[in-house]
Amino acid sequence: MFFSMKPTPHKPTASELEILRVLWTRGPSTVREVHESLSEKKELGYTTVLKLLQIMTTKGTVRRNETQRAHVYEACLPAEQTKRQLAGDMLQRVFEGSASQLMMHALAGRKASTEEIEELRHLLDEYERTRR
Amino acid sequence: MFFSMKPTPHKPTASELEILRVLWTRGPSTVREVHESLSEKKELGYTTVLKLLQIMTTKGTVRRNETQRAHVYEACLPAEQTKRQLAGDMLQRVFEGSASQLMMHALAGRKASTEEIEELRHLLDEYERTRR
DNA sequence: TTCCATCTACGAAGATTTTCGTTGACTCTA
DNA sequence: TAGAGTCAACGAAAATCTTCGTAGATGGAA
Repeated sequence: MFFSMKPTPHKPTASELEILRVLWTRGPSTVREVHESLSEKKELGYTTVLKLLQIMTTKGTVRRNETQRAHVYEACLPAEQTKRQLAGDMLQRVFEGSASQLMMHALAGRKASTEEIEELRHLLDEYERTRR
Repeated sequence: MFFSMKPTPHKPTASELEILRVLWTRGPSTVREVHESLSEKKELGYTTVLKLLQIMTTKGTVRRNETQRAHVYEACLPAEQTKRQLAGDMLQRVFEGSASQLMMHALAGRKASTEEIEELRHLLDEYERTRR
């Protein structure tokens, strides 16, 4: 019996993550669109973004539709999954798997609003309820 | 008026973090001690660890006591601070500052024990109480 | 004193990431 | 149909990270 080995999704680098975030919020986009979106935050050459997207394509992080002259890129994985991977990775690498440790340090030195605290409580209720 | 610009502490790389974790748990250690500790998990040359520690020294991540022939290294910052930095960094880069998002994704696809959920609740109480 | 084990320093190779210039193709328009 | 603008492809430089070999110094034992 053979199992189709699911290739571990590459952990995106810092720049790749920035691009992914654009794709997640904008949806499928051309290089130009991604570039313009990123340019609001920091200066970055057009071909830099192009190259990044090409690399991400070979890594399987994004896929592209080439039917138009300006190729349209989109993330292969849903934002949720990649975010979960990143959070889980840090959970292991830094906090030895302790979610409360992670939480504590994320909240430290930061004013979470009362609403956010409330939301976190709901989240815990929800989690506990759903879990079984 | 001059302000002493506190140099932003370097965000440790993956390997640097592994070394820091050893220093955090062992306390001040020689290269040999760090190397032996890391070797339990994965193969790694002695001089590799040495070099890493030397680099971390120039970066100001660790400092060393050279009074002994075998220099003794220790982390410059307390574990708490670096962990907070890492968690905060991810909070911004991945979750746009939303702690509940972070927690949700950290918990997803993972069985947190009932005790851990309890601990998280306490954490929130504590946080809310201390905050004002 | 001589030799062995241990230590630091240094250099450097290889891998990965980040950045961008140049080239050639395509498209629209005057 | 010629030129201006836009696009992907490619190569490559620069920066950073990871790894380790070698050389030379030092300390202790025989």
